[in-house]
Amino acid sequence: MKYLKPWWSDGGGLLHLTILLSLAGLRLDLDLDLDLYLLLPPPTLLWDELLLAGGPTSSAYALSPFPASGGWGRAEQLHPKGREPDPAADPEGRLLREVRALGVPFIPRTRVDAWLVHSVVAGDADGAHGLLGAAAAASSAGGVGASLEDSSQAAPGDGGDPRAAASSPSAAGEEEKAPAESTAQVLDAGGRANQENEVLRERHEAMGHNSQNEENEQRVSAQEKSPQQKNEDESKIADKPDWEAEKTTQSRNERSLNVTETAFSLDDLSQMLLSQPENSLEGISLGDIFPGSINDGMNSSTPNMNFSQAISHDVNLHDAMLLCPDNTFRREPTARTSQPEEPFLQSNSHITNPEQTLPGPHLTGFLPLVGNQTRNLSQDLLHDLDISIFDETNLMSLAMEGFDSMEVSQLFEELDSDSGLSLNSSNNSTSVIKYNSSYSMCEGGATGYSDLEGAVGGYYPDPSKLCHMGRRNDSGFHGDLAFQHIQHNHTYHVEPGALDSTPRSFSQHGKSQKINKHLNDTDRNLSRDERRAKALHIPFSVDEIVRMPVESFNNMLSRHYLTDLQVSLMRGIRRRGKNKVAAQNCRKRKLDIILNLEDDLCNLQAKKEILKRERAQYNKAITTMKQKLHHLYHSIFSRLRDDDGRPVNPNQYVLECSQDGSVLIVPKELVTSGHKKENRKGKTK
DNA sequence: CCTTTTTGTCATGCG
DNA sequence: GGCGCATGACAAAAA
Repeated sequence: MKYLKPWWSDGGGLLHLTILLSLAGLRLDLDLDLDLYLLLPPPTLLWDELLLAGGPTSSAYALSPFPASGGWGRAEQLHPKGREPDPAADPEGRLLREVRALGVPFIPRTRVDAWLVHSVVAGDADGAHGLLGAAAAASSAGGVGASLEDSSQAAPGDGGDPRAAASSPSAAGEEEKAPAESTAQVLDAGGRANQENEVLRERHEAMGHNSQNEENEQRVSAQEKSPQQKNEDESKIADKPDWEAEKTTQSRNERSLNVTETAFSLDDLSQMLLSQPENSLEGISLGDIFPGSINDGMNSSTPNMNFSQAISHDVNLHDAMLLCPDNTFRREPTARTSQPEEPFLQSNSHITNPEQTLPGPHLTGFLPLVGNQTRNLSQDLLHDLDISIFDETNLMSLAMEGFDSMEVSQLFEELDSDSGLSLNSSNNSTSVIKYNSSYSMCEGGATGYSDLEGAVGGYYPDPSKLCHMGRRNDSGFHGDLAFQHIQHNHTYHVEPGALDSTPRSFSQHGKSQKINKHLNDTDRNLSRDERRAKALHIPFSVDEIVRMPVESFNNMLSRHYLTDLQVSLMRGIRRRGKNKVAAQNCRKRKLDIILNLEDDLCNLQAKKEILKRERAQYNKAITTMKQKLHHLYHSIFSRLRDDDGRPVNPNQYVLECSQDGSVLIVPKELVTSGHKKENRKGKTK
């Protein structure tokens, strides 16, 4: 049995832990961990399972400080399922007996400690209900694997009022008498990892039964809902925005677990704490808080482990400090208020809802991975993380320039599909950085995307934006994967086929949907250049850039301090805008020309028809004239007589008009011979 | 799903 | 040589 060293005696311990938790993806506000750290798993588990198994997996320990997600109520999750002490069966307080048996003093430091100790040692459901215990009572009654929420319903009326246990049989005096300093010796780091792994593996096998039962319970509760209800719920989720759908999924899971929310608000807790007498401090063992992990693991593995050493090894304070503030302390206020739950949801809810992230089961869930599997997994994860980090570095280099990461990523997608940057990768790596970033990553500079339009410089990042972006995006895929793997294998034993509808696939779909929705809602009406300009924070509208005279444009470029990327983009916008207008004009002109040609064609065709009609009229007139001439000719010959008074044959004579107007009757022979002679003369000439 | 039309963009040439 | 413009060609989006 190990006890947490009273870290208040080690000034750096808490800081180390906080940093580690941040590195591991946990969210633990400093003002809360003063009260919470006693509930944390032992150091070996912290390191081996939080870090070796990959950061995101440790989110099983997530203690959400956000009221909306349960606030202090999340501390309940620290109670491993199936391993809760049974106050009913152990009215005298097994915890206290263990404490006594070990002879290790434990001095609760805070009122929470006192209350916890008091409640647990009191051994009744009421007292143990608060932060830790309701699950214990219910799980003991309803079998293994019940969560606190399960128990809350199983044992309704457990008010969780710590005052109910105020008169518990207190052996705290003995505990308080023991010197706190001796606890540090218990946590000496023995370093016998192999032995520890063996024990952990055995413990996991023992926990398999409990996990299986828990899964069955979940299935039963899920089946209790009518299909119609399920469909309605699912349709509601589908209709809602992704983040709302995630919440719905979360709440649905809670309902499926017959959850009755017993989470404490911070105010409730403080009131409860204030109601606790200071002198009711009693001992509490972490083994009761984490019976599945601490008892076994500590007893067998590292009885001499120094806790502060264990949690601080391989952790660079500088790196950690550079990392964690972005996630925890430099958050954008608006983002924090608008999306208070999102970080937690993003990092955890894709795999399971916060109520399911009980540390106990996850602790046990990690167990088979401790050892070679864990190391392989962690190596794979680290490898993936490194790859993602490089991608993220490129994005970050632009984000460091003050550009919104989401927008920049979209810009990259639009600018060059060959840029090698995808939103998926950025999302992954962003969250990865959140958990594993190092200072050098932030110093990466503008590498890559050199084919974009120039180098980057000038703007300075708003870290909150960067972090906000990281939180906005989904949690790291690697981490989710690892987390899911562990969880499914060791906690819920979910069938692989059932994972399709699990939050991971949902998160991946939701990721693209989220991006599309983001584009659809905000930027759909914007052109690509407008989105680019918006992403790069160019202080001019595209219309201005395109329309202003070249002198004004050049003056504007020289007057304003713009980065090369911005200038290049503006020139491109102007060029494309001009060309766009020119192309439109060109097409208009082309269309006008075609229309004009068509009009000309119609006109010409009309003229042609008119000419045809005229020609026909003229031909008709000519024919009439010929007929009249023929009639006149015969009329004249009918009246002519020769010297003998005989009629003149029109076949032998012709009428010939002379130049002086006289008409002569000439024999045809003379006319034909005369024409031949004239023709000969004309040819000879 | 295929075809056609529209639109944006690039490359090129000209003034 | 830089700039604006015109235009063919191409690809993607839209109808």
